[in-house]
Amino acid sequence: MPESSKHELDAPPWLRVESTLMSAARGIRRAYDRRLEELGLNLSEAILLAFLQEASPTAGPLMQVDLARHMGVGRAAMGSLIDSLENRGWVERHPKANDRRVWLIAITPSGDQAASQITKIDERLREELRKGISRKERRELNRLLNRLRENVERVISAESE
Amino acid sequence: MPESSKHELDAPPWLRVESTLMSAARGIRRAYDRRLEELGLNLSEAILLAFLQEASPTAGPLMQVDLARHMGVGRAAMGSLIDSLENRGWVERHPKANDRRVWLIAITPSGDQAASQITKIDERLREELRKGISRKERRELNRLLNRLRENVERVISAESE
DNA sequence: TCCAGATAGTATGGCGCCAAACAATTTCGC
DNA sequence: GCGAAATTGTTTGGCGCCATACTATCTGGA
Repeated sequence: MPESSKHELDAPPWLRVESTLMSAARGIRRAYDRRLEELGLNLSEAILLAFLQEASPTAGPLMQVDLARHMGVGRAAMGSLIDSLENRGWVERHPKANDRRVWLIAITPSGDQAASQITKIDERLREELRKGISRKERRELNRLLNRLRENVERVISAESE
Repeated sequence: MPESSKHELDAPPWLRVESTLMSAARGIRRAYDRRLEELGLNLSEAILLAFLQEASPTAGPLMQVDLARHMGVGRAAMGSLIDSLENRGWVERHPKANDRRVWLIAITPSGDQAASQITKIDERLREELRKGISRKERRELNRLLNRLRENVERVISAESE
């Protein structure tokens, strides 16, 4: 086997997987940010609002720290994401009855409407992004990414002790 | 994460795959940045140096724009990555014979040494990150991410016309 | 009861990356 | 040949996110 194609069939070294992942992440953010520009949103804000629309009916309003954990961002970043959505009137901060430290984040009717527009934009874009990727592969991708995320989480929390 | 197992059998909507991917990317960067801190490097610089070590023997010195394309970053970002490696004496900019616009980037002996240390750090960390992910799955993950990256690339370049 | 520690959210400073504008140089059409 | 267009690399301004430190509040043990 020629040296050049040897790596093609091989399992790639991890650093190469991570390199590809970082690159894909940057590209996805750029692509979504452009499409979402008409709504005045970036990808993180859109993901958050879509999640709130999806989760609110069953889970009710959530604390900022829960949302941060769900999205894998810090509390400070989540705070400014919510600031931004709140300024547009798409979410509201409600005080919690027995704990004056926390805010409960609730999606508003106009936020719900915006989330539906996000879904439409997402549908159009993802149609182009999933070319050559089957439903089964998408599921597999999601599964592996989640496992990777769990491992990362474990490494990071083990390190900060 | 009890609520994600509910969707495990389902093919997740794309926005959720992307959300997971962005989160994994943030976590990976954080984990690597901490481990690489002892070398004074961040993940992007490490990936670039490792790539130069791997590619230089066969491809020779490369132009900045080629490196940028390979890593999926802009030309400006690549410029500052190279500045940083050059300041540490790990790469050198050489003029190209027939084109005075470009720099050819070559790894130095001490850069090669640093790249080997990067590889060691990567080996230790990836051992923890690949828990529960088989060799075959790793290859599959890399394949799907590459396809995703190609699709992203196509979308973005089609849009800027 | 009371105080030490934990926890939610905010403010601040820094870093990585992008987009756009720019300068230098090459390339291509006429 | 010559000028317009394209290409390489840099500069600048802005944004997203992190880490840290801080405030306010809750909780649990002596």
